Amino acid sequence: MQSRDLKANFSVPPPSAMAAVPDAYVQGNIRLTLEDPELWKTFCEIGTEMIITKPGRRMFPHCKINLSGLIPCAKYILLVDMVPEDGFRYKWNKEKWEVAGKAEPQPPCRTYLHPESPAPGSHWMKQSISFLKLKLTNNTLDQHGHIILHSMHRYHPRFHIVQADDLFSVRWSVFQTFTFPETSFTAVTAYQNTKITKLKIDHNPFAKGFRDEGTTKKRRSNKNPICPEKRSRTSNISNRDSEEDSPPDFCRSSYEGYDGDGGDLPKRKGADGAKEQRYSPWTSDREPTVRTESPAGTDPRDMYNAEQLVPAPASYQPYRFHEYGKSPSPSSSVSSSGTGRGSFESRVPDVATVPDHDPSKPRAHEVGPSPGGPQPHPAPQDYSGVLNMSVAQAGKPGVISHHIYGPYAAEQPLGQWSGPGPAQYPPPPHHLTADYATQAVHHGYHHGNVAEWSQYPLFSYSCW
DNA sequence: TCACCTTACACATTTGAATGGG
DNA sequence: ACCCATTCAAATGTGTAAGGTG
Repeated sequence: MQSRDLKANFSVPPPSAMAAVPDAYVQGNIRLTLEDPELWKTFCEIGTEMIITKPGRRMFPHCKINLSGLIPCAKYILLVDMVPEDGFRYKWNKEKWEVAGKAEPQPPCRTYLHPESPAPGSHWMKQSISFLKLKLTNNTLDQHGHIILHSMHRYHPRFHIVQADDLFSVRWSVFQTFTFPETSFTAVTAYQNTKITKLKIDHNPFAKGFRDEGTTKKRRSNKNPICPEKRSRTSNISNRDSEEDSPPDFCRSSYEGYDGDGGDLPKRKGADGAKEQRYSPWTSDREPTVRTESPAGTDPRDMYNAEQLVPAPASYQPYRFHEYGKSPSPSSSVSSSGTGRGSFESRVPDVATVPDHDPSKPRAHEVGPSPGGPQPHPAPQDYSGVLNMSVAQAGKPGVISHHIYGPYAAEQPLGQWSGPGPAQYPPPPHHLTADYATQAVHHGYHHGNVAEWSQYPLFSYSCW
């Protein structure tokens, strides 16, 4: 459905995109699918939460994808970054997420570079690609290259495929961006929804020790003789949840409150909101669709909702902005969602390329609270033209050893990321920085509300 | 008082070096 | 000398609980 529409769009990229993308073949044939979509959806239905810690925490589920349609002999670089779902901060209140105000200024935007980058298309296509090592942190001064996020804020990962011969001679003019609705999550320093905790324990091997069947009971009973407060918050709640909330309604129960306080939220709709608010702010509209079936069709892995061709970064930024801007409130989005697609379709015009996307399936970020994203976004940082990358396992055998992430954050005030790293990251002549600098401007140009997204470019730091 | 964050902890998996056999 | 499989300890990844912070 929507995928088709998007595809149509894909074939007719914006002028800017067209101009910047000489190779149509690459643009239109790359296909990226998410692995283990069912697991992601399971979490998504409840409201995925990702722990962020100072030293950095892995994601679970972690991002794992499959690629196809690449030119076997051409080299590509794979990147992942996290983009805000919207411009709000949330709080967990009475078993549901509620908006707690405007989002905090965005932390330094970092992009995770897959350690095997660059590699031939054949390499990327022969097996699934895991971003297991990607870590999230709430430490804005982090010097390990982890992706910095704000707690109690919503994000979703964005995958970028860049055709480049090597890390130092990147041809930034050709790359595509993909996102999956089911991968959106709330960054937290401690789990709020006990259902999520349970899911994590049940599925993450490292948390095996907390499973009921295992030593968990023993351990818990010993350690926690009686902790009414906390216990109630976890065990009790979890029990109650499992008992009271029927699986199919996870989203609703969890986010009912959202609309409730929407009053002070910009662009919140009343009637619609009321009705919609029953759904999760970010999962609401997709709830009926994504939750149980794959948007793209029978194959859940085809759920990638947006394949974007961003030869000119400008194209996708605007798209994003547009995307959110059109669905300012969960209510509105939901309402439309009756179908949930109102917001989605609205952004289509700005999408350079979005093949195989099912329009009928609303996306997490395009619906819910996120919508407001752009406008209400609080004083965004200036990331224009900045790119920061972290190379996982740098130095390992068989792994690119380029240390391209920079310890800039520590030295640089958040709002001063106006350019490539200092001496240590001499920015060789490449198009990236320039493109992004332009991009921001561009967005502003084509989209009145660019403010927020235009300042949240793909790369936050120029590493080379 | 409250919401959120940090830290130490115990338990689990993963990793990689060391070892031994073929 | 090489390859492979096994073992084992260290490193790393988990959620929990308790305390700290504003």
